[in-house]
Amino acid sequence: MGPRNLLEIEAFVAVAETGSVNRAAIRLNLTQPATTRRIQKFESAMGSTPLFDRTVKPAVLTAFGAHVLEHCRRVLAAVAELETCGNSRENISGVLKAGIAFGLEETLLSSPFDMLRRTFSRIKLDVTSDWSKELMEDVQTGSLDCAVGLLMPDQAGSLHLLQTPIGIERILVVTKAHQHNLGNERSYRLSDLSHQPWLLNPAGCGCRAALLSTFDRLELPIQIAAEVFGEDLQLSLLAQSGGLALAPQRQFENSPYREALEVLDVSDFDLCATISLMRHPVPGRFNTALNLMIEELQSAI
DNA sequence: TACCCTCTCAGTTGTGCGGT
DNA sequence: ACCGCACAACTGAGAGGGTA
Repeated sequence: MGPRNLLEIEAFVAVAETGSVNRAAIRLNLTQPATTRRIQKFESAMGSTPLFDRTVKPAVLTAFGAHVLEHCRRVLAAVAELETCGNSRENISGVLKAGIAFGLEETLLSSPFDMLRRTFSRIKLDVTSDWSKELMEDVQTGSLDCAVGLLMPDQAGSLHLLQTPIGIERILVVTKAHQHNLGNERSYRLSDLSHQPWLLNPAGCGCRAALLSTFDRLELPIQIAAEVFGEDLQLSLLAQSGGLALAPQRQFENSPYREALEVLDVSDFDLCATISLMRHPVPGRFNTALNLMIEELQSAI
C-alpha cells in the first residue's frame, strides 16, 4: 500500500464517520466528486464486497464496512504515531484550525497560542470563535482540528470526540452592587429572581440554555430584558443599569466593572461548566502540538 | 544537461438523476 | 423544489522518456 491508498483510507473513514460524502469532503478539504472517487477506488481495492449499503438513503456501512472501518482507524492512528515520532517540532507544519468558545478568548487564548507560535514555527494558526455546541460539531465534521469549549454538564461526553478537561468554570449569577429591589438577603432562590430583568446571551449559548432549562423545570417564568452578545458588554450594562446576568467566574474576576457588581448566592442554581479541549479521537499530524497546548492550558488555569 | 513532449493521476466544474 | 450523489469533461501538476 502506497501513500495514495492512505488518502483513500482517510476518505473512507471520513465518509463512515460523518455519514455523508459531502460532510466528508468538507473534512478533507476536497470537492464531493473527488471524495466520491477516493471512496470508489478504495472500495474497488477492497474487493467485490460492498462497504456501504446504498440501497438505503443515506447509505450506511455494511457489516464488512464496519469491520474495515476499525482496521482503517488503527492504520491512521499508527501512521499518526509514526509521523509524531519521526517529526521534530520544527518539521510539523500546516494550518491548525482551532476554535475557542465565546467568552474564553481573552482569558485563555493568549498563553497557549503564544506557546504554539514559539514552539511550532511552521504551524499557521487559523482561530475562530463560536458557541461550544457549534465548535463540537465543527470538530466532529473535521472543519476544525481542535476546539476549546465551555461544556455544560449535559454536553460533556456527547459526540464521538476526545475531550480533555482543562478545568472547571463556575457560572455566576451577577447583579449590580447594592441593588435595592433585591432586598438584602444572603441567599436567593430562582423564584426570587424570576421577575428580575435578565441580560442573556442570544440563543446558542450553553449557559443561557442551562438557565432557561432550570427555570422551565421549576415552572417559573423568566423575564429576559435584553439579549446582549458577550459577557463583557453584559457586565458593563449591568454595572450601569442593573438587572441580572450570567458570567463565567474568571471573566467576572477580570472584569473592569467588578467593583460595581456583586455575585448572588442562588441556592437552587449551581452551574459548573467544564473547559475542555476537544479533538478527533484518531490522532492527527498536530497531535504533539495539541498535547503541549493542553499542558499550557492546564498551567494557565 | 537542458528542454520538450507525452502520459498519468488527482483535482475541479457542470450536469443529470433519484429520493425526500 | 431541494439535496445528495455519481458521472462526464476538462485542467494542471508531476514523472518519465527522447532528443539536441
